Amino acid sequence: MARVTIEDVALEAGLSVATVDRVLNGRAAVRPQTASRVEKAIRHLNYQPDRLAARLAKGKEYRFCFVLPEGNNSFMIELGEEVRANASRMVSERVHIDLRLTDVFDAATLATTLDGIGDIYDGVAVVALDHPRVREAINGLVERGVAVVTLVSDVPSSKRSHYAGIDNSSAGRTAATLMGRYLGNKNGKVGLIAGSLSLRDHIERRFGFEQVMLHEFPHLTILPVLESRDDWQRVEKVTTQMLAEHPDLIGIYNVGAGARGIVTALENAGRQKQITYIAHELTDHTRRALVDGTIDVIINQNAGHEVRSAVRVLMAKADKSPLIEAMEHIRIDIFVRDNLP
Amino acid sequence: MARVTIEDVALEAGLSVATVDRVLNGRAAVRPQTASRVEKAIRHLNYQPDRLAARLAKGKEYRFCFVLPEGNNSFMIELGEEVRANASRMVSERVHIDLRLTDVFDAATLATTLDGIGDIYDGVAVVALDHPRVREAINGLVERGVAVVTLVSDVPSSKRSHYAGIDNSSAGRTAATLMGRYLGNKNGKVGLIAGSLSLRDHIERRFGFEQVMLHEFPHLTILPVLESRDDWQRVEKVTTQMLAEHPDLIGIYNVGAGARGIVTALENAGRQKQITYIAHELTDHTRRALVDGTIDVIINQNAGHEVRSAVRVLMAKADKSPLIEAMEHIRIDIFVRDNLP
DNA sequence: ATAGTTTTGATAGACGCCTATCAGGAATTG
DNA sequence: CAATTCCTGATAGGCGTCTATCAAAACTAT
Repeated sequence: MARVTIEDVALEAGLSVATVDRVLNGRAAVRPQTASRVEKAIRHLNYQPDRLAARLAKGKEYRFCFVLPEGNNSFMIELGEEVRANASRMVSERVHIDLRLTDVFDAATLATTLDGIGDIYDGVAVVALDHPRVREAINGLVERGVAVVTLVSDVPSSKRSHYAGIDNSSAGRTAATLMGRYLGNKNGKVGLIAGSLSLRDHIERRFGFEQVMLHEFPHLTILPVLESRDDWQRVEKVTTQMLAEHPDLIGIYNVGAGARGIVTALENAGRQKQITYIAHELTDHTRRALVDGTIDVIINQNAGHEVRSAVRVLMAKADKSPLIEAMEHIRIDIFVRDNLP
Repeated sequence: MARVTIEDVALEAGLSVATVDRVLNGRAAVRPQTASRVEKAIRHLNYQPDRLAARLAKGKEYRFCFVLPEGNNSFMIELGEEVRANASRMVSERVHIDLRLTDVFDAATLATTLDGIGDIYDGVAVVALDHPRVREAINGLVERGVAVVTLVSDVPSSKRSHYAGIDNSSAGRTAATLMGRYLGNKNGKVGLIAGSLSLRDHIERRFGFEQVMLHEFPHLTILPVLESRDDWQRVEKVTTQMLAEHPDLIGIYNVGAGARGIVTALENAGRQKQITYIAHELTDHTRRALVDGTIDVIINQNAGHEVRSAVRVLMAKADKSPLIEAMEHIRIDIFVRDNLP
């Protein structure tokens, strides 16, 4: 039951430790038949290299950089905090994480930031705008051997090695199903508010939402999408206006941030109980509104999971080790008043 | 930027490595003032012991045992598979995990199993029946210095050091909220089916469900709870009977396992579309029924998370290191057709 | 001040693997 | 068959920490 070491393997194979090591780390030429003897011994003894010892010996340090949007969006702030928390926790694991804030909504700025991230990093995680310029910057990093993970919002056409985030189209569909079921057989209008129609995650959510609404709940009318730039003051303004224009509004789906603007608008109009309101991201504000009953459902992505997953993936990519796909799937959380964490 | 080692700390404090080590590991008497000099240096340099090196040096092996229910309950089978998967993955981290199946529903058998788990283990995770006999067995283990984590179903009155599972009362409340909202202003009866009224998780779910139903949706009538012993054939029988007796049944909440029995009963009666059916645990069966529309909502606990969390907690307890509480919270998942993983 | 006790220093060896070097043996080439 | 080239063995030293031991220094008590 004691640990199987590289020495045991060497003994079993009738070879030297050096040779076993050469096979394991592809260090130098080894004859195929010798290699297979080693592999056989490994299988036979079920040898698994001690990762602790390996990493200690290699003394490898990982350097990663997280590029997040600047600004006061609650979710992004939380994401940043998770990055920092992870950074300090990972120091004892030889992982160094830097955090850079930039204007993610501006393709040129973001691209420049990415280009400027020299060769000091083994990996980069970025909340990315889906734009040709950004795509090229990502590809540039990948070609220089830097592992890239997109976070929260993807750039599927790029060469990024992984996307750590939810399936936003499914998130939109989920919102639609809940909206339709909550509204039952009521008739009326449903309003859609998005941060920006050039952010991929918002587009996808809207698409998924409309798809399900049209197919499954055709008796509900979807109003044209309002753009909010994820700014809650603006959200409040457009919502107030929408409420005034549509007395038969019975549902609101907020695709982006700025949920508190809708809360205020609804409360000012005194219609928070009549309108089913579904929002994204669990923050202090949305949480309170959910408990109060103004928000009915929150669709959430767990920032902590996303960051930790991104780090795991970056580490795996950095030393070319395989990763357990299933573990890196970010789930779409649904919160009602009763299952809040 | 290079790693801060114990040597740097010694240098900074003007002491020897041996003394720093003594402070760090409480190995021998050190004068308070000397200790504080070390601590100051540690803070100053932000020294964090290299966990890899530490564990390598200690060469500590962890031995844990998971005690799960035998039988063919899909969820429990999945739990077992997760344990096995984790076991093989953790070998390279010096963690050995054994899996024992036993009749968890029988207090005496379970207690005997727990008593019999000698002192070979550093920790035990158990799906526990809340029964005095079991509680004593758990306390016995704890007193012998074995860390105990309850899994899925808790024994709060015992001395277990942690519960890795969802808050079942909240789960019941969640089911009720969704049931009430899905049914809207419809009137009718709601049926409740539980596996056993002596399993704590089922009792709590039922309690939470009824509480919310009575308060928030008083227009709905809750039928007396039916007991199913988590056996799907029995579930089918009682469901069929319930359907026959109550033509105005509009909702079913299945607190326990055996979801497929309800599916069959509903399909046989051709009432799957009229009745809102909420079930627990995402399995192949419930998944299919959710996609088909027979099940409307699945409340789930992630078996993989629970197992991994239990292992982390057991490790932390074994070497008395602190654990990040927030990370060990098991969330209550809500799945509708659109956010299935 | 002396003996005794308590704190500290110095250092070696281990944990399992990685890296590097050198020498000897095996296979290949002309 | 000799001269190369290619494979393999043996071994040293290191990664950062832990454990243990012995000697030296600093205190206490007498």
